[in-house]
Amino acid sequence: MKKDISTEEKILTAAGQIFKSKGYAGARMQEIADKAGINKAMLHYYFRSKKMLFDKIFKEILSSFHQNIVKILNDDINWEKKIIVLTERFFLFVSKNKDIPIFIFNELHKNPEFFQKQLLRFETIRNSSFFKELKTEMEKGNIVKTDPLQVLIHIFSGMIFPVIAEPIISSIGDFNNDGFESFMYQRKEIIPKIIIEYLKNNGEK
Amino acid sequence: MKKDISTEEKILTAAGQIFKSKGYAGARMQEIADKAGINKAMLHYYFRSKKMLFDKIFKEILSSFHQNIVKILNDDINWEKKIIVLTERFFLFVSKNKDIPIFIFNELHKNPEFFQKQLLRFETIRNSSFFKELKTEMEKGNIVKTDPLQVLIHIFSGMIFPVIAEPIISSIGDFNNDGFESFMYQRKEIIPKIIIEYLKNNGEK
DNA sequence: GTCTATAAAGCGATAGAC
DNA sequence: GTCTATCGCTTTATAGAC
Repeated sequence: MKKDISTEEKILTAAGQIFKSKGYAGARMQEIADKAGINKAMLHYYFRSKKMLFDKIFKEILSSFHQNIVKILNDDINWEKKIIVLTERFFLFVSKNKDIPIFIFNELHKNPEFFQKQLLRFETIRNSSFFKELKTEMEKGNIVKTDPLQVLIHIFSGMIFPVIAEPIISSIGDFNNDGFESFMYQRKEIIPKIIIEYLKNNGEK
Repeated sequence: MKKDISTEEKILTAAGQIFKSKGYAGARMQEIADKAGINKAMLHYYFRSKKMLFDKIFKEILSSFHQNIVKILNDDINWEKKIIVLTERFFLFVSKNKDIPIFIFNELHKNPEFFQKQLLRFETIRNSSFFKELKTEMEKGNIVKTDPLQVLIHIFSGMIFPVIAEPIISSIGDFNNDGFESFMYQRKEIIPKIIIEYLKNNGEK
């Protein structure tokens, strides 16, 4: 139990920033040390190697990302409200963590074996109350029959993708910073509306 | 005009594969040379430096990506059919080029200045017949009033995001390769349906 | 144009003093 | 725990023979 910000914490904070902006391959131990206000030797003293330092950070980020999702999916509210809340949470998350999604997906893409090591229990998502409730409603014929995972990915993609593609979207839209912000704010309203409207439309099936 | 596959082409092909799978920072000139079946010195003879080789490839990939989009957006078919065709094309594109989206977005994220150098004319997207037709329909009150760019991003995100997030989606869904393929095939049908349904719903506004 | 050999710099990691 | 100095390997890039 240390009172001040410990060296270990300073390293983790600095390394997190560098890894997120440069990726594993592009990050430099020297740069992390500089940002943490210490020297390279300390990085190895605390974490042995670049790889082990990265693994620790990546695991933390992925795990907290995962836990956030599971928590919301199990909230005790009905599916319709949950879609709205889920979108809202993702909006807040990506607004504050613009570089986390691309970081996670990129590192997983370039280093698939990272994934197995994380031992994330993704069946917790499949078994969430959100998935169960959607399935029940589908069986009752109250909403369109579809894979609940498709619904979840509609929300994910709708809110996460734009942050990944921000440079291109801002170019197409000729946005400044505020322009993109308001673009995202609009999406936060549109996405749940579209999905709920689709699910409720029973005229076709 | 050379008849056989020139050394330059062999280098570009090999470098494209390596850069797409490892990224700029993670790619090694030695690995590119090996894959091209030549030695490192030739890489520098033809392209001077790693950076210049990368720039050439990145520019080509981004430009062809851009041109494909513009072409479809200006196809002479009505907006509704165009949404379906656009989704279909993206489906085919990402099926064959799973690593291109993450590559583009990641490199743009880590090196924003690349973007300015490309001098891509994105107003060609804003000025496409697709955007114009959507605006006309909105003014006529035939479809819901929204930013046409939002509509385009619905399609982009709906079809491109899942490929970027494949490892996570496959984990959640407990998919093997075929499982993910069929997940994408479903999306190809769902996405345009959802969007068109939403746009046609005039009951609310 | 293509190769081998090597320079030159970068970088992760360690030794050892304090 | 923290520092400086340095090792040893990797990697980009070049020189020069053919």
